[in-house]
Amino acid sequence: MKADTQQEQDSIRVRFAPSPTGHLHVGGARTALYNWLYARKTGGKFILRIEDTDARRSTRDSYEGILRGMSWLGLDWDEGPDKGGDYGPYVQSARGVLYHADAQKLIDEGKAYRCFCNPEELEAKKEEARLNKLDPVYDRACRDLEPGEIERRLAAGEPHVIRFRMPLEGEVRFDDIVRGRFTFSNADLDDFVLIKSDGRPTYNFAVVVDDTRMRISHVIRGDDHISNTPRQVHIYLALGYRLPKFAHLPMILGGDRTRLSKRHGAVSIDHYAEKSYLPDAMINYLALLGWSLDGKREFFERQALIENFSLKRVSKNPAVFDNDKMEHINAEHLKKMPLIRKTILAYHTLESAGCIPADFSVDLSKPVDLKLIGGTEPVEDTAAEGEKIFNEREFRRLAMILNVYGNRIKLLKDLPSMLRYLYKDDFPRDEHACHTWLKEERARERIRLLADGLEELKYFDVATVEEALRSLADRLEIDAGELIHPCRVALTGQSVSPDIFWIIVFLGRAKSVERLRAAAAPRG
RNA sequence: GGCCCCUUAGUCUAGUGGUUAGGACGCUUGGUUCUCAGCCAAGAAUCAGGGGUUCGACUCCCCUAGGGGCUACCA
Repeated sequence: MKADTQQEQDSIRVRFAPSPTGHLHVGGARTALYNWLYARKTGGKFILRIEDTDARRSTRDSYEGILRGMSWLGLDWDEGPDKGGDYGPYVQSARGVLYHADAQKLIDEGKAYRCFCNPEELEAKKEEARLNKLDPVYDRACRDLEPGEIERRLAAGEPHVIRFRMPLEGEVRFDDIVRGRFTFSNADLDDFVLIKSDGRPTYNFAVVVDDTRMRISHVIRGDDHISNTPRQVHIYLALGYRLPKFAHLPMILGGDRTRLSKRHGAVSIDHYAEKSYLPDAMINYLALLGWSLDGKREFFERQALIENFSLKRVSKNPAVFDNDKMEHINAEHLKKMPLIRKTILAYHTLESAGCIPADFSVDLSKPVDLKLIGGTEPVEDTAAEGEKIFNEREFRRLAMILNVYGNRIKLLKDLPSMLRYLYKDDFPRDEHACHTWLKEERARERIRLLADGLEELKYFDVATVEEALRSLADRLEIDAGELIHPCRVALTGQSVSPDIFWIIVFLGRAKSVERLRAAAAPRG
């Protein structure tokens, strides 16, 4: 109860035990994360176990999807179905003998019994009970069958389940790290099923057998399992097994405060991966859903999360998943990401969208030279005819572009459409913006003058370009904005962009002049 | 219906008997500026309700209400 001894520290073993009946969703990921954080923090082991006792709903796709999701989040496990370990197998469908051995033990000791009632009858009875406003619980019809009758029906091959013989009186209690002590009255518990008629264990039974055999020290799971825990405690006790420590996590809800589900839209981790959220940001946000360090600090790198996580600071209240906050955390992580790393990620994104020119291929298997990105010196005119573009130079150009774009980038996925005009001529154009800024002949005339001015510049760096544009505006006796806005539309097709002088330099002299002239061409 | 859990702004939370109830997202306003984003500054907004206990309750107890979970041969 007090501080764990060193020996106990060493034997901390936690697990994430999803059932492969769907994608890894936000709630499951959060549960996995807390288990993982606890293991990594304490130096314990994190085990992945697949609970596929529901043969009908379990699929291979789900199994793979869950592993993929975990890997994307960077939640690595020490033992699991694909890795093995000393306490396998790690898939429940392969552990049948273990469940049967313990079930038989309970039957032998009179703590469980075979029940031959068929599901239809039971359902009918329950329905009737409901109509009479009685508790729709199993009526324990088979609790005290004569041994002879059991033998006979068994021999006849009658399908049956094995049920737990719940004590009629008394109570169970257990402690929860986040909730404190629970006491449940046995009278409120029924003779629940341990082994189904298809021979597979039910969740409540399998989880006890497995957590015990896998030496799980802390059961960290969603609080939708609180009501199941007294049943499980009964099984632990009946089998003479030692109780693990429990920590029940608050649920994650949707905007309508009901349990998060597909109805609420984006609940699959895959969705966030596809949308190019950063795994570290996802983990950071998920950690905040039900846990806080001091209510002030919210940005955590992965390692900081591990160092600061504590089950004792897990909240009791359910939390509503807030996409705005998720996006904000993602933006924070993007903001703090080293430029080189961001550039590499951006490169991949642009490449798969077909934006990057074919001859741009930085060898990312080798460390990238920091000097490539350092400094703010101007990028030379890269569009010179027939000039070979060196990889490193393009890489640096991309890095500088990202640097200038700064916080405007919310998701890497937005990059291709955002930056297309820098790589291709068929970039999207905002009709309304073109109309607003390039409709008047007078405006186009100014743009032509700007093009002329740029063409004559001796140097083509940001300062020189800016100076040229501003002095032209002075000569024309107009605000610089009168030049800048139409120029922006002409070069990027949009009415918003980062610093226009940088854009001009990134595009290069030839391309800039070409686009300005095209946009300013006199109209019939 | 029964059992169990939860309740601080729209959302995530800090808070453990005495605080101007703190932070964050979002929102509003102003500043910076070539637009946008950002950044800076300011602002609106909260202890579900009712009883107790106490000199004093957001903090402790009870009730009510609301929400959630379990009540499966789902997990």
